[in-house]
Amino acid sequence: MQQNIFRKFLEDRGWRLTKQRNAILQKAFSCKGHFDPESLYMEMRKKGMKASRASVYRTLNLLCECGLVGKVSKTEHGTIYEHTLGSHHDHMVCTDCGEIIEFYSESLEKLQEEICREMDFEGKSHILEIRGHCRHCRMKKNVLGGESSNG
Amino acid sequence: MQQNIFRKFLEDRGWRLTKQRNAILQKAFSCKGHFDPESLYMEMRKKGMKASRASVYRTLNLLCECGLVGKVSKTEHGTIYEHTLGSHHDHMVCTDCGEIIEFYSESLEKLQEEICREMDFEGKSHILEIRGHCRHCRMKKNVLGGESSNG
DNA sequence: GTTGCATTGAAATTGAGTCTCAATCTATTT
DNA sequence: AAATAGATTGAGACTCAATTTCAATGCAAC
Repeated sequence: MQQNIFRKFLEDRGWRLTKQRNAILQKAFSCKGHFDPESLYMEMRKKGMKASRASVYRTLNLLCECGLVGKVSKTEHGTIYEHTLGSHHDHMVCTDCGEIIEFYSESLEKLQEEICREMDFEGKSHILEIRGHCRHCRMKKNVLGGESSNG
Repeated sequence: MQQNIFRKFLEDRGWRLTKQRNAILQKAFSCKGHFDPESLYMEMRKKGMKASRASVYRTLNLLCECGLVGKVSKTEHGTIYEHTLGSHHDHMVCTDCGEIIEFYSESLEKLQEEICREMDFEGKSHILEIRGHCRHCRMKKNVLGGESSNG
Protein backbone atom coordinates (compact mmCIF):
# COMPACT_ATOMS: atom_id res chain seq x y z
CA MET A 1 0.00 0.00 0.00
CA GLN A 2 1.21 3.45 -0.95
CA GLN A 3 1.26 4.76 2.60
CA ASN A 4 3.77 2.18 3.69
CA ILE A 5 5.93 2.71 0.65
CA PHE A 6 6.01 6.42 1.31
CA ARG A 7 6.64 5.92 5.02
CA LYS A 8 9.56 3.65 4.30
CA PHE A 9 10.96 6.07 1.76
CA LEU A 10 10.82 8.85 4.35
CA GLU A 11 12.15 6.80 7.24
CA ASP A 12 15.12 5.70 5.18
CA ARG A 13 16.04 9.38 5.16
CA GLY A 14 15.24 9.98 8.81
CA TRP A 15 12.08 11.85 7.94
CA ARG A 16 8.49 11.44 9.07
CA LEU A 17 5.14 10.76 7.50
CA THR A 18 3.35 13.79 8.88
CA LYS A 19 -0.35 14.61 8.88
CA GLN A 20 0.09 16.95 5.94
CA ARG A 21 2.17 14.57 3.89
CA ASN A 22 -0.29 11.80 4.50
CA ALA A 23 -3.23 14.00 3.56
CA ILE A 24 -1.55 14.98 0.31
CA LEU A 25 -0.72 11.38 -0.44
CA GLN A 26 -4.31 10.30 0.21
CA LYS A 27 -5.69 13.11 -1.90
CA ALA A 28 -3.35 12.36 -4.78
CA PHE A 29 -4.35 8.71 -4.76
CA SER A 30 -8.04 9.52 -4.43
CA CYS A 31 -7.93 11.27 -7.81
CA LYS A 32 -9.21 9.06 -10.58
CA GLY A 33 -6.53 9.56 -13.15
CA HIS A 34 -4.49 12.69 -13.52
CA PHE A 35 -4.20 15.75 -11.36
CA ASP A 36 -2.32 18.99 -11.01
CA PRO A 37 -0.86 20.51 -7.84
CA GLU A 38 -3.04 23.59 -7.84
CA SER A 39 -6.36 21.73 -8.08
CA LEU A 40 -5.20 19.26 -5.50
CA TYR A 41 -4.33 22.12 -3.17
CA MET A 42 -7.67 23.84 -3.77
CA GLU A 43 -9.69 20.67 -3.25
CA MET A 44 -7.87 19.98 -0.02
CA ARG A 45 -8.76 23.44 1.21
CA LYS A 46 -12.39 22.97 0.29
CA LYS A 47 -12.54 19.72 2.20
CA GLY A 48 -10.88 21.25 5.23
CA MET A 49 -7.70 19.20 4.96
CA LYS A 50 -5.06 21.73 5.85
CA ALA A 51 -1.79 21.84 4.01
CA SER A 52 -0.08 24.83 2.52
CA ARG A 53 0.67 25.26 -1.14
CA ALA A 54 4.36 24.89 -0.32
CA SER A 55 3.73 21.56 1.35
CA VAL A 56 1.73 20.30 -1.59
CA TYR A 57 4.54 21.06 -4.01
CA ARG A 58 7.19 19.75 -1.65
CA THR A 59 5.32 16.53 -1.02
CA LEU A 60 4.56 15.94 -4.68
CA ASN A 61 8.26 16.21 -5.37
CA LEU A 62 8.94 13.63 -2.69
CA LEU A 63 6.28 11.34 -4.12
CA CYS A 64 7.94 11.69 -7.49
CA GLU A 65 11.32 10.80 -6.04
CA CYS A 66 10.00 7.65 -4.47
CA GLY A 67 8.16 6.76 -7.65
CA LEU A 68 4.62 6.76 -6.30
CA VAL A 69 3.58 9.53 -8.65
CA GLY A 70 4.99 10.69 -11.93
CA LYS A 71 4.87 13.76 -14.09
CA VAL A 72 2.74 13.13 -17.13
CA SER A 73 3.40 16.35 -18.99
CA LYS A 74 3.93 20.06 -18.61
CA THR A 75 1.16 22.19 -19.98
CA GLU A 76 0.61 25.94 -20.16
CA HIS A 77 -1.18 25.62 -16.85
CA GLY A 78 1.33 23.64 -14.92
CA THR A 79 2.49 20.09 -14.48
CA ILE A 80 0.11 17.16 -14.79
CA TYR A 81 0.75 14.27 -12.43
CA GLU A 82 -0.56 10.76 -12.13
CA HIS A 83 -0.15 8.05 -9.53
CA THR A 84 1.90 5.21 -10.85
CA LEU A 85 1.06 2.22 -8.74
CA GLY A 86 -0.56 0.72 -11.80
CA SER A 87 1.58 -0.41 -14.69
CA HIS A 88 3.37 1.91 -17.04
CA HIS A 89 1.36 3.38 -19.86
CA ASP A 90 1.45 6.15 -22.43
CA HIS A 91 -1.02 8.89 -23.22
CA MET A 92 -3.18 10.17 -26.00
CA VAL A 93 -4.26 13.76 -25.52
CA CYS A 94 -7.27 15.15 -27.30
CA THR A 95 -6.37 18.69 -28.30
CA ASP A 96 -10.06 19.58 -28.56
CA CYS A 97 -11.45 18.57 -25.17
CA GLY A 98 -8.25 17.87 -23.27
CA GLU A 99 -9.20 14.30 -22.48
CA ILE A 100 -6.28 12.08 -21.63
CA ILE A 101 -6.55 8.46 -22.75
CA GLU A 102 -4.14 5.93 -21.35
CA PHE A 103 -2.84 3.08 -23.40
CA TYR A 104 -0.16 0.47 -23.24
CA SER A 105 1.52 -1.45 -26.00
CA GLU A 106 4.01 -4.18 -25.33
CA SER A 107 5.33 -3.93 -28.90
CA LEU A 108 5.90 -0.22 -28.45
CA GLU A 109 7.91 -0.81 -25.29
CA LYS A 110 9.96 -3.54 -26.93
CA LEU A 111 10.58 -1.45 -30.00
CA GLN A 112 11.87 1.42 -27.91
CA GLU A 113 14.23 -0.86 -26.04
CA GLU A 114 15.53 -2.07 -29.34
CA ILE A 115 16.06 1.46 -30.62
CA CYS A 116 17.96 2.36 -27.46
CA ARG A 117 20.19 -0.65 -27.91
CA GLU A 118 20.88 0.34 -31.49
CA MET A 119 21.72 3.91 -30.48
CA ASP A 120 23.81 2.84 -27.51
CA PHE A 121 21.60 4.85 -25.17
CA GLU A 122 20.62 3.57 -21.76
CA GLY A 123 16.90 4.31 -21.69
CA LYS A 124 15.49 4.63 -18.20
CA SER A 125 11.99 5.89 -18.88
CA HIS A 126 10.03 7.59 -21.57
CA ILE A 127 7.17 9.94 -22.12
CA LEU A 128 5.03 9.40 -25.18
CA GLU A 129 2.18 11.72 -25.85
CA ILE A 130 0.13 11.26 -28.99
CA ARG A 131 -1.82 14.40 -29.73
CA GLY A 132 -4.92 14.45 -31.85
CA HIS A 133 -8.67 14.11 -31.68
CA CYS A 134 -10.70 11.62 -29.67
CA ARG A 135 -13.66 9.83 -31.20
CA HIS A 136 -16.11 11.91 -29.23
CA CYS A 137 -14.82 15.24 -30.51
CA ARG A 138 -14.52 13.92 -34.04
CA MET A 139 -18.18 12.95 -34.01
CA LYS A 140 -19.21 16.25 -32.49
CA LYS A 141 -17.32 18.09 -35.19
CA ASN A 142 -19.01 16.09 -37.93
CA VAL A 143 -22.42 16.90 -36.55
CA LEU A 144 -21.73 20.60 -36.06
CA GLY A 145 -19.71 21.16 -39.20
CA GLY A 146 -21.84 18.86 -41.30
CA GLU A 147 -18.90 18.30 -43.62
CA SER A 148 -19.96 15.40 -45.80
CA SER A 149 -16.79 14.84 -47.74
CA ASN A 150 -17.63 13.30 -51.07
CA GLY A 151 -14.30 11.56 -51.55
CA MET B 1 12.20 28.22 -48.14
CA GLN B 2 11.04 29.06 -44.65
CA GLN B 3 10.81 32.80 -45.29
CA ASN B 4 8.25 32.33 -48.01
CA ILE B 5 6.23 29.87 -45.97
CA PHE B 6 6.14 32.30 -43.08
CA ARG B 7 5.32 35.24 -45.34
CA LYS B 8 2.44 33.34 -46.89
CA PHE B 9 1.16 32.31 -43.46
CA LEU B 10 1.18 35.93 -42.35
CA GLU B 11 -0.31 37.35 -45.52
CA ASP B 12 -3.17 34.89 -45.37
CA ARG B 13 -4.07 36.67 -42.16
CA GLY B 14 -3.47 40.16 -43.47
CA TRP B 15 -0.25 40.49 -41.50
CA ARG B 16 3.28 41.43 -42.49
CA LEU B 17 6.70 39.85 -42.41
CA THR B 18 8.43 42.64 -40.53
CA LYS B 19 12.12 43.21 -39.91
CA GLN B 20 11.83 41.81 -36.40
CA ARG B 21 9.85 38.75 -37.40
CA ASN B 22 12.27 38.00 -40.17
CA ALA B 23 15.26 38.42 -37.89
CA ILE B 24 13.76 36.03 -35.37
CA LEU B 25 12.96 33.55 -38.10
CA GLN B 26 16.51 33.72 -39.44
CA LYS B 27 18.00 33.37 -35.99
CA ALA B 28 15.80 30.40 -35.15
CA PHE B 29 16.81 28.64 -38.33
CA SER B 30 20.46 29.48 -37.90
CA CYS B 31 20.52 27.44 -34.68
CA LYS B 32 21.96 24.00 -35.23
CA GLY B 33 19.41 21.90 -33.43
CA HIS B 34 17.40 23.06 -30.48
CA PHE B 35 16.99 26.45 -28.93
CA ASP B 36 15.09 28.30 -26.26
CA PRO B 37 13.48 31.74 -26.51
CA GLU B 38 15.67 33.38 -23.89
CA SER B 39 19.00 32.40 -25.47
CA LEU B 40 17.69 33.32 -28.86
CA TYR B 41 16.72 36.73 -27.54
CA MET B 42 20.08 37.23 -25.85
CA GLU B 43 22.07 36.17 -28.89
CA MET B 44 20.08 38.51 -31.06
CA ARG B 45 20.91 41.37 -28.73
CA LYS B 46 24.59 40.49 -28.77
CA LYS B 47 24.65 40.52 -32.55
CA GLY B 48 22.83 43.82 -32.70
CA MET B 49 19.66 42.41 -34.21
CA LYS B 50 17.01 44.35 -32.39
CA ALA B 51 13.83 42.67 -31.29
CA SER B 52 12.18 42.80 -27.93
CA ARG B 53 11.61 39.82 -25.71
CA ALA B 54 7.90 40.17 -26.33
CA SER B 55 8.42 40.00 -30.07
CA VAL B 56 10.57 36.91 -29.74
CA TYR B 57 7.89 35.08 -27.79
CA ARG B 58 5.13 36.38 -30.03
CA THR B 59 6.97 35.37 -33.19
CA LEU B 60 7.89 31.94 -31.89
CA ASN B 61 4.23 31.31 -31.22
CA LEU B 62 3.42 32.32 -34.77
CA LEU B 63 6.16 30.06 -36.11
CA CYS B 64 4.66 27.24 -34.08
CA GLU B 65 1.23 27.90 -35.48
CA CYS B 66 2.46 27.74 -39.03
CA GLY B 67 4.47 24.63 -38.28
CA LEU B 68 7.93 25.96 -39.02
CA VAL B 69 9.08 25.35 -35.49
CA GLY B 70 7.84 23.03 -32.80
CA LYS B 71 8.05 22.71 -29.07
CA VAL B 72 10.32 19.87 -28.11
CA SER B 73 9.72 19.87 -24.39
CA LYS B 74 9.14 22.04 -21.37
CA THR B 75 11.96 22.05 -18.88
CA GLU B 76 12.46 23.81 -15.57
CA HIS B 77 14.14 26.57 -17.52
CA GLY B 78 11.56 27.13 -20.19
CA THR B 79 10.44 25.68 -23.45
CA ILE B 80 12.83 24.02 -25.87
CA TYR B 81 12.09 24.57 -29.54
CA GLU B 82 13.39 23.14 -32.77
CA HIS B 83 12.86 24.01 -36.40
CA THR B 84 10.92 21.38 -38.18
CA LEU B 85 11.69 21.79 -41.84
CA GLY B 86 13.62 18.55 -41.66
CA SER B 87 11.76 15.33 -41.23
CA HIS B 88 10.00 14.37 -38.04
CA HIS B 89 12.06 12.73 -35.35
CA ASP B 90 11.95 11.86 -31.67
CA HIS B 91 14.34 12.61 -28.85
CA MET B 92 16.53 10.91 -26.32
CA VAL B 93 17.45 13.14 -23.41
CA CYS B 94 20.45 12.40 -21.26
CA THR B 95 19.44 13.23 -17.71
CA ASP B 96 23.11 13.59 -16.73
CA CYS B 97 24.44 16.10 -19.25
CA GLY B 98 21.22 17.28 -20.86
CA GLU B 99 22.28 16.28 -24.34
CA ILE B 100 19.42 15.78 -26.76
CA ILE B 101 19.85 13.07 -29.33
CA GLU B 102 17.50 12.92 -32.27
CA PHE B 103 16.39 9.69 -33.78
CA TYR B 104 13.82 8.43 -36.19
CA SER B 105 12.30 5.01 -36.54
CA GLU B 106 9.90 4.16 -39.31
CA SER B 107 8.67 1.13 -37.38
CA LEU B 108 7.94 3.29 -34.39
CA GLU B 109 5.86 5.68 -36.49
CA LYS B 110 3.98 2.83 -38.10
CA LEU B 111 3.34 1.15 -34.80
CA GLN B 112 1.88 4.32 -33.36
CA GLU B 113 -0.42 4.74 -36.33
CA GLU B 114 -1.60 1.22 -35.80
CA ILE B 115 -2.23 1.82 -32.11
CA CYS B 116 -4.23 4.95 -32.93
CA ARG B 117 -6.35 2.98 -35.37
CA GLU B 118 -6.99 0.33 -32.76
CA MET B 119 -8.00 2.90 -30.18
CA ASP B 120 -10.10 4.91 -32.62
CA PHE B 121 -8.02 8.00 -31.96
CA GLU B 122 -7.07 10.38 -34.74
CA GLY B 123 -3.40 10.97 -34.03
CA LYS B 124 -2.07 14.22 -35.43
CA SER B 125 1.37 14.38 -33.91
CA HIS B 126 3.32 12.94 -31.06
CA ILE B 127 6.09 13.73 -28.67
CA LEU B 128 8.31 10.90 -27.58
CA GLU B 129 11.09 11.58 -25.16
CA ILE B 130 13.24 8.72 -23.98
CA ARG B 131 15.07 9.70 -20.83
CA GLY B 132 18.24 7.99 -19.68
CA HIS B 133 22.01 8.13 -20.00
CA CYS B 134 24.07 8.75 -23.11
CA ARG B 135 27.12 6.65 -23.85
CA HIS B 136 29.45 9.48 -22.96
CA CYS B 137 28.05 9.95 -19.46
CA ARG B 138 27.89 6.22 -18.87
CA MET B 139 31.59 5.92 -19.65
CA LYS B 140 32.46 8.91 -17.50
CA LYS B 141 30.55 7.38 -14.60
CA ASN B 142 32.38 4.08 -14.95
CA VAL B 143 35.74 5.82 -14.86
CA LEU B 144 34.88 8.05 -11.90
CA GLY B 145 32.90 5.56 -9.90
CA GLY B 146 35.18 2.70 -10.77
CA GLU B 147 32.34 0.30 -10.05
CA SER B 148 33.56 -2.99 -11.44
CA SER B 149 30.51 -5.09 -10.90
CA ASN B 150 31.54 -8.68 -10.56
CA GLY B 151 28.24 -10.09 -11.89
C1' DG C 1 -1.57 63.73 -45.11
C1' DT C 2 -4.88 61.22 -42.97
C1' DT C 3 -7.20 57.10 -41.85
C1' DG C 4 -6.86 52.42 -40.18
C1' DC C 5 -4.65 48.54 -38.69
C1' DA C 6 -0.76 45.89 -37.61
C1' DT C 7 3.38 46.04 -34.97
C1' DT C 8 6.56 47.13 -31.61
C1' DG C 9 8.89 47.55 -27.07
C1' DA C 10 9.06 48.78 -22.22
C1' DA C 11 7.01 47.77 -18.42
C1' DA C 12 3.45 45.65 -15.79
C1' DT C 13 1.28 41.48 -14.90
C1' DT C 14 0.43 36.69 -14.42
C1' DG C 15 1.18 32.25 -12.67
C1' DA C 16 3.73 28.02 -11.51
C1' DG C 17 6.92 26.71 -8.56
C1' DT C 18 10.63 27.47 -5.05
C1' DC C 19 12.76 29.48 -1.10
C1' DT C 20 13.10 31.77 3.44
C1' DC C 21 12.60 31.81 8.07
C1' DA C 22 10.44 32.08 12.40
C1' DA C 23 7.33 29.16 14.74
C1' DT C 24 6.02 24.49 15.76
C1' DC C 25 6.19 19.63 16.15
C1' DT C 26 8.28 15.17 17.58
C1' DA C 27 11.50 11.97 19.29
C1' DT C 28 15.20 11.43 22.31
C1' DT C 29 18.07 12.41 26.10
C1' DT C 30 18.83 13.99 30.64
C1' DA D 1 9.28 17.25 32.98
C1' DA D 2 12.62 20.08 30.77
C1' DA D 3 16.05 20.50 27.45
C1' DT D 4 17.93 19.51 23.04
C1' DA D 5 18.14 18.73 18.17
C1' DG D 6 16.46 18.27 13.94
C1' DA D 7 12.50 17.85 10.85
C1' DT D 8 8.35 20.26 9.31
C1' DT D 9 5.23 23.73 8.44
C1' DG D 10 2.98 27.87 6.36
C1' DA D 11 2.76 32.72 4.99
C1' DG D 12 4.62 35.32 2.10
C1' DA D 13 8.56 36.83 -0.58
C1' DC D 14 10.81 35.64 -4.49
C1' DT D 15 12.16 33.79 -9.23
C1' DC D 16 11.56 33.28 -13.80
C1' DA D 17 9.17 32.16 -18.16
C1' DA D 18 5.69 33.91 -20.67
C1' DT D 19 1.81 37.00 -21.67
C1' DT D 20 -0.59 41.29 -21.70
C1' DT D 21 -1.05 46.23 -21.82
C1' DC D 22 -0.74 50.37 -24.02
C1' DA D 23 1.18 54.35 -26.03
C1' DA D 24 4.11 55.14 -29.86
C1' DT D 25 5.40 53.82 -34.45
C1' DG D 26 5.24 51.72 -39.08
C1' DC D 27 3.15 50.96 -43.25
C1' DA D 28 -0.29 50.50 -46.86
C1' DA D 29 -4.29 52.49 -49.05
C1' DC D 30 -7.09 56.15 -50.09
